[in-house]
Amino acid sequence: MSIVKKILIADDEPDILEIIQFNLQAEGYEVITAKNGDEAIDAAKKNQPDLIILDIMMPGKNGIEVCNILRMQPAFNDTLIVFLSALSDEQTEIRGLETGADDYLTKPIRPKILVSKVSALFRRLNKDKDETEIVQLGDLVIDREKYMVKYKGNDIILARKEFELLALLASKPGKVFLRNEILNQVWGTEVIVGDRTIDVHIRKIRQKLNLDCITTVKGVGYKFEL
Amino acid sequence: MSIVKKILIADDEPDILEIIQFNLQAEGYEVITAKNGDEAIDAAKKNQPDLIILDIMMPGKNGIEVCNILRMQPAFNDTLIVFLSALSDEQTEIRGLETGADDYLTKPIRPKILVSKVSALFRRLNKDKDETEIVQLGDLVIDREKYMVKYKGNDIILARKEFELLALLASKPGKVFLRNEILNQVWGTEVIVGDRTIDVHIRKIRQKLNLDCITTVKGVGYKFEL
DNA sequence: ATTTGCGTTAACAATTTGATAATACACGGA
DNA sequence: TCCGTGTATTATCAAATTGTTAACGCAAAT
Repeated sequence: MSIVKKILIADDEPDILEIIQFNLQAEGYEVITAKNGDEAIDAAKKNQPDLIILDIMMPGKNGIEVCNILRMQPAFNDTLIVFLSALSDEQTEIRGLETGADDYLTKPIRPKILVSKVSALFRRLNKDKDETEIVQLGDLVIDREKYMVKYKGNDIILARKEFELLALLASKPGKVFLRNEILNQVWGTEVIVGDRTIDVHIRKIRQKLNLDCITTVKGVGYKFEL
Repeated sequence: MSIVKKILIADDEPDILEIIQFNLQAEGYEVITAKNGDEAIDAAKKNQPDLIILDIMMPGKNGIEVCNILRMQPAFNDTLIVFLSALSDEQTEIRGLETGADDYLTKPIRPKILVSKVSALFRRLNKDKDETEIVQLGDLVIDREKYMVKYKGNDIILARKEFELLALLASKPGKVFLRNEILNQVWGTEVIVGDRTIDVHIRKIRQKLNLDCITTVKGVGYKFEL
């Protein structure tokens, strides 16, 4: 999931669409809109949004149908889906939740509530992702699962040792890692390598990142700082 | 997280407590109750529930305070917290969500809504992949049921292992699958095959798809990316 | 009985990575 | 300033890892 969250809104009322779009964009989200269920499905497949807000009552496919269709595809397993409806009808709400929605909003829209709910949902999603070990530090993203480093949106290819070394240092920004600590964590206790080896890898990281984020502490070790 | 989910309910009104307890137990959840904020904290630490339902208005510590206290502890990072309140006051709701709650329920309690929301929350929390049949990723369609892959509308015939390997990689686009993961998922733990086997299958997939979508991460594994 | 295709492995080529040595540089203290 | 200590840089080579091709055994289909 990128840093800027993508949100798809599907509603047949242009006013509603605009209100929601305005409020979410004001919070820094990227917003895509759709005017009916079929458009929503197309847009979802095309854009892979992080969150989809579906009006239940729409011409053509209604929100619940759209949700069912999307939830059948693994690509949308991790996509948040929220329903939106004028009905405060209990039955509909239940049907929505059982379909696999993550939340439910009733009209009239109260923008602050909407924004709060959206950020609460993302907060939870981010916690799930934390287990998969993603570190984000300013413009730098270190993703252990994807084994990738991004700086200002650009992918940076690091070799294994380089990646592990960077990941270690970045795991506790500011902490000075002694050379011994680094050897144990990255190389293990079995292997024995010379001191210069660390320097060389540090250098390669600095070079590839082209970013002054690893500080040498002479006679002690290295630390990561933005 | 165990299979039977533990839910802690904290409310100072015994009636409410009982209604909720009854309905959740009927759904197969294990329910613990607390009569005030302090009891809730004790019970939470002791039982490590999967979900905590907190009444906001309680004698002693109120629900928001309890939430704050728990959220400060890493042990409760993954615990779902839902607020419960008679207030349909917008401000309170926002405060609750910003505190780190995952949802918000208003009294009067409607048991079916409650149960639905709870299961919706757990559904999201469970990363259990309900492997569905059809995946669409850009121009690539993977149909598990038909054991078929389509690229830009053209059918591509993959052998079983090839298909399963591709399906695995595509199930989490971007994730790097270690060679061991691949062996376990595609070949199982029983069979033992050589290292080159994976390479060869990867190569065949690349060849048949004629699409640069599988990236080698040297010393680590492979990942799928469009 | 023969053909066909799959899964596997062996053998070798190609590539990438990691470690080291040699050398240059920076900095503080005598 | 000159020296000693510790780090940076570069080039080089060995080792690890993967890519590629061909061949073999086997089972299902013909």
